[in-house]
Amino acid sequence: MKDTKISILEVARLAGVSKSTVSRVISDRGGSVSPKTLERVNRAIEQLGYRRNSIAAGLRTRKSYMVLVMIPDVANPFWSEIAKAIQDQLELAGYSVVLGSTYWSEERESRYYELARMSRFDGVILNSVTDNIERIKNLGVPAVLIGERTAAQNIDTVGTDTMQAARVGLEYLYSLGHRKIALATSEHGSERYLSLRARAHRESLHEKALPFDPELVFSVTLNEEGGRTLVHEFLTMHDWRGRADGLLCGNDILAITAINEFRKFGVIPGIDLSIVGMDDIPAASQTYPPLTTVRKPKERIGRIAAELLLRRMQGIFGAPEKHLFSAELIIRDSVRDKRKTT
Amino acid sequence: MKDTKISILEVARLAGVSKSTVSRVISDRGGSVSPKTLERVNRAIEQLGYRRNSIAAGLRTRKSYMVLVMIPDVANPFWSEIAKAIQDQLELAGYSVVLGSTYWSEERESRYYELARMSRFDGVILNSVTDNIERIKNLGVPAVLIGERTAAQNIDTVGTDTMQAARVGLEYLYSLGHRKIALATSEHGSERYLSLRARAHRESLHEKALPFDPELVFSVTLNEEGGRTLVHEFLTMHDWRGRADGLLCGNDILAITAINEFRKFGVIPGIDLSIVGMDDIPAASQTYPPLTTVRKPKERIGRIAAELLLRRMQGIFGAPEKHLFSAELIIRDSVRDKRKTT
DNA sequence: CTGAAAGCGCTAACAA
DNA sequence: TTGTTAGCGCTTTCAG
Repeated sequence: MKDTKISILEVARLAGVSKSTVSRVISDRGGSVSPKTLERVNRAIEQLGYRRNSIAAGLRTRKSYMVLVMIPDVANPFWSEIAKAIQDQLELAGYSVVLGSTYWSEERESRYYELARMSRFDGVILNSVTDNIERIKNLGVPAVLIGERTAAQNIDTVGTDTMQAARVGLEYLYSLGHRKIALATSEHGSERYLSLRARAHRESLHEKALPFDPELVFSVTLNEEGGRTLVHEFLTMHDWRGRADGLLCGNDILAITAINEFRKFGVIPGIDLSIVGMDDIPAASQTYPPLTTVRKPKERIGRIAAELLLRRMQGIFGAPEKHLFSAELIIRDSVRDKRKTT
Repeated sequence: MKDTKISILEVARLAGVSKSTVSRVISDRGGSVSPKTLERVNRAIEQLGYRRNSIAAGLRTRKSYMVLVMIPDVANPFWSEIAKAIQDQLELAGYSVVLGSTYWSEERESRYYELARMSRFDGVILNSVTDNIERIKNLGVPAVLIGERTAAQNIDTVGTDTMQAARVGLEYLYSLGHRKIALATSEHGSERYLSLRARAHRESLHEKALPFDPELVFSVTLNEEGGRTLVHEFLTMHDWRGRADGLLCGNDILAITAINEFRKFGVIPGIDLSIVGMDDIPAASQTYPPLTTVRKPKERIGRIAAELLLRRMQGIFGAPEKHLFSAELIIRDSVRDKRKTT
């Protein structure tokens, strides 16, 4: 019962029918076959231990029933939850999903773009740090972008309203009396993307007629390493205690790492410095103190992205869709109420 | 410059050469082509925006340069770190790796097994909860198993010595004076696998001539939900304070969740109950108190698995290899020294 | 160095 | 209901 290349030809021969007939029985698209032949063919298949080579089939049908989800970091629950939602939805429709994790590396992104371009996948859902719209269009298969790219005019996108999300956090800090609010966000991504959080920050300060201190904007990668860098830079900043009272982090990984890291240096989060995260991953409620953050609807983002892709893969085209969800403040304990006298 | 199916035929025509010649230039396997023709072909490719369809190529060459890594949970750093190490190694050799996360679901596993069986991948590295060796052998491509499966006689495996790992934790608890040690481990996986931790537990008790309390063995899924279930069951156990003084968890996710969960119910980890984890994921050092755990060499496991697969994919066969690494105790603060009088 | 022809394993018309 | 005949897009002998 070794797997020496048995193709439908062998099966056909053994069953005494033609290749087409075998094809009809193995491809579920219901070609009519008499019960008798069906029986014979199935027996032959069994006997030979035949396996359908769907890659060859795909060459004709141009379908692989496989979609690629390319995200920056599977280890970050924010992304893995989205991926899970996508997977749940797509599997329901008979697709298999595989993940490509780029770890914020452009080189890896290119690799996955290449992979996707080779028509191996029926569709792709991605978030790439390089804002290369051309590349996405060049994939040759339906693609849905996760996130918010103002540059991506002609591409389906689903994500969170970053400006709104940032403002929610900022407003909250302000409302509790913070006036010197720092921002930590990604150096990756398009300038446009970066500027969404940065812009919200600046606008927010402007509205409140607060001064803008450029040194209070930290540019770091949105992972643990970035969090450590952030804390290091923050604490080596001259007179930071006099200069900052709040910190909005670009994502929860950053915020959580920062909380733990600050504490190591004797800075008490939520007392000495208020911290607000973004995403609301499970670990956010387990920090000490628990992290106040801005929740993004991860499950929903994933589900909608999957549904959208599904429609595109079914050939339903039309104007590019833009789904932008708003984020919700989750109040926990990492922000101090500065209006109260201690 | 639309992507209307341009194949080598179009390119060949435009360049005024044959398909074969085009094939020679696009497949890097150095078929000799004169500089002049090369130039012409390349120009044609450029002009037409031609993209090589490697899926079609793979149909002939039987190579896809793509490998599947199938693991139970990408969101668990233990697995994502292994996956990352695999990816790093394999990409160096020109392969692309995609991830399949089964979330401990047998149905999903089947799905990925199917996918892999269709000869889309040149190889697969996996850890499956269903201990189906036949299935792995039936993949038709080289496969490396992550973990330890005594049943997997004929399959390459690389993993940690689970018995040894469990014993390290157990011994440590014992050495600090614990005598009523509970165990929380997976209900998934083969009986054999499950029993590795359980067996270590039992043997350990036996050696020490300690009584074995079957109610002190908790069977839960190795994720956060399992952690919550564990704590619930633990605390509803009759007279738990009199019955247990230590708890060894099957992985860190379980242990970390348990730490946080116990605290919610007023049980102080490291004081009221000692907890030891397994894996040593980054979050383990960030809990309160920091988790004492048994470190598994994740990067090494991934790297070795990748190297092994690589050799197999290069056609270097031979006796199945078994790599079993030992684990190392990482002492932090979740275990109380019961020998000291408080 | 280059081209013609024959597939890789399957599916899709079109006849029969 | 079934078989025949062409391909899908590429690689691979084998001649030239």
